[in-house]
Amino acid sequence: MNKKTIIRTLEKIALYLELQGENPFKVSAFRKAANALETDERSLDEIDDFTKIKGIGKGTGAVIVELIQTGESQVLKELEQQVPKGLIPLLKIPGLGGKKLAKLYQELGVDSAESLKEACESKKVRNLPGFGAKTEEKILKELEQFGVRKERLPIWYLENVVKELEQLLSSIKEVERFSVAGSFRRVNETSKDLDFVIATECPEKVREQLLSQLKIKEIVGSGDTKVSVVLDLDELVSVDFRMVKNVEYVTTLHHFTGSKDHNVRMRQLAKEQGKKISEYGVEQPDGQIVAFQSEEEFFAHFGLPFIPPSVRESGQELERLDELKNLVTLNDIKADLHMHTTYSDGAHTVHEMGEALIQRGYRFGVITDHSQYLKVANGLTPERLKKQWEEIKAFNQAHLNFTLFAGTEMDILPDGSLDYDDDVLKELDFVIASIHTSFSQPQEKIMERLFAAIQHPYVHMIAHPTGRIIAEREGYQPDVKQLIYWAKEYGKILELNASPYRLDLCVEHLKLAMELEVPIAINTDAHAIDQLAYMEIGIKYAQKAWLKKELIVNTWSVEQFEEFIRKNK
DNA sequence: GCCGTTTTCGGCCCGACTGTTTTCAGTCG
Repeated sequence: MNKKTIIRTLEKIALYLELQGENPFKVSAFRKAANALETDERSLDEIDDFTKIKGIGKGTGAVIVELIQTGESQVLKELEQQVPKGLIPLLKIPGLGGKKLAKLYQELGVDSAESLKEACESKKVRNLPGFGAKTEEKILKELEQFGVRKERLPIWYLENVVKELEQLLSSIKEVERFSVAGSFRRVNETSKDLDFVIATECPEKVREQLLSQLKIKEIVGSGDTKVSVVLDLDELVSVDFRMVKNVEYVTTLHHFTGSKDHNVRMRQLAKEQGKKISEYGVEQPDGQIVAFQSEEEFFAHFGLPFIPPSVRESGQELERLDELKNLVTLNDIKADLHMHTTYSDGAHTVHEMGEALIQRGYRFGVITDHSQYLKVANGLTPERLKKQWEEIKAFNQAHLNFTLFAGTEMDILPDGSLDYDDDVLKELDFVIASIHTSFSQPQEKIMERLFAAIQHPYVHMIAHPTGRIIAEREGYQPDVKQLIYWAKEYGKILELNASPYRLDLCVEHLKLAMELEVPIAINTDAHAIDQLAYMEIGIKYAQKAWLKKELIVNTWSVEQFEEFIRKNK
């Protein structure tokens, strides 16, 4: 019985209890227990008394112990007998929660999407207390979409939607300020919908503009404070716009940025101080409402430093305040170590990329075009590589306060050999090795290839170690833990590829790398100048793993970096 | 079901919205 299975079982019990219409606090107790177990960094074997973990008590602790000892839970078994499985997916239908589904099941025998549809079509639902004709129609409409619409959209897709919406909001003169909120602002890999918070004194005008200018599939709701729509783009995207007065903006933004658990923790803290947080401000013990100009001020009001959205997750972040100052910010970044030019499949020249790095205020950078094997990307032969070195040299001579290093993103070939000979590699300042082909090899073979690269004296870094594309492909599924141990053993860098398509390594693996103090490079893998801006996403993502600055290679000084690449030759 | 350095009982974050209702329950974020 592994930890994940136990966590899932506790969550399942919560679902079933919800479907029984149980006391919501009891339901959430099981969710909290699951969450507490997940947040605890220890493995199952290392925990001797589960009830010592906050959130796990006698009841949930007993379930956990029973699961470990017998592999089963009597509580869950009984629930499964009382409540049909088919009800669980129905909880996803908006408007249907545990109580209503329990009623539908008990009164009408609804136990699946099909039977729910039947009950609605025969107009039995509208006669139940608490239901009506409108609810019935809404359920029917939702059932059509059921299982069709994508549950969650990836960050790389939403990124562009957000940019467009930001442009639109900037153009509306009644909008005083605005920000995206929700899980997108927290840099989650995928989000269910987008949330925007808008400060305005004329919500009706803003609403009018939004409704007239957006490409809308459906208006879900449209009130004074909230416009809720489904946009008809390449995908169907749900977006909520919350309109508030300027004085309420900061607390509303904080509220809708979440996460839910973070908000709960903040409100508990406020309560301990005799205050009350709501979307509209912070109520003081004397009843006065305090507003804020910025989130920094808001946190300071509770004696807290600014907590970046990216780490507002479990609420645990409030126990890690000392570590906040170790989190990387854009100001700490002095370099980008992975990018492409027109030599391979990039859009801009060596010179243009170099200039763009200087524009961003960096101190150094590495040009890393593809190697010869990758023909589709116009990979460089040793001869073309040498020609590129001349350009890099010329660039450096013209820019004395900036250093461009000559690198490569060299393919690790399917047979485990490397794409350049040692006599080419030793001439390069910085060698990235990565896999772009034969993803479907067995893990053993993949690991052989990665090992060949990571133990090679001229290789400095492994790029996008798993090859995943978020919500598109899984990548080649290496044993990442093993890879991290190798990086430690051979003193190599692992990449956090900052492209929103990749974000590779993922948070979980970054945490492990940090424990072992493996250096991480946050790189954009830019194929054009504007993609150098992926650094912002990479940084926020690194924060989610609580990566310390010192371990992040591109916060190092150029001297530190030079020492590292020399050492590895 | 969980929790407690005022508490072993009575709270559990808070407010808006919706659709159902004549004052509110359920759902949602």
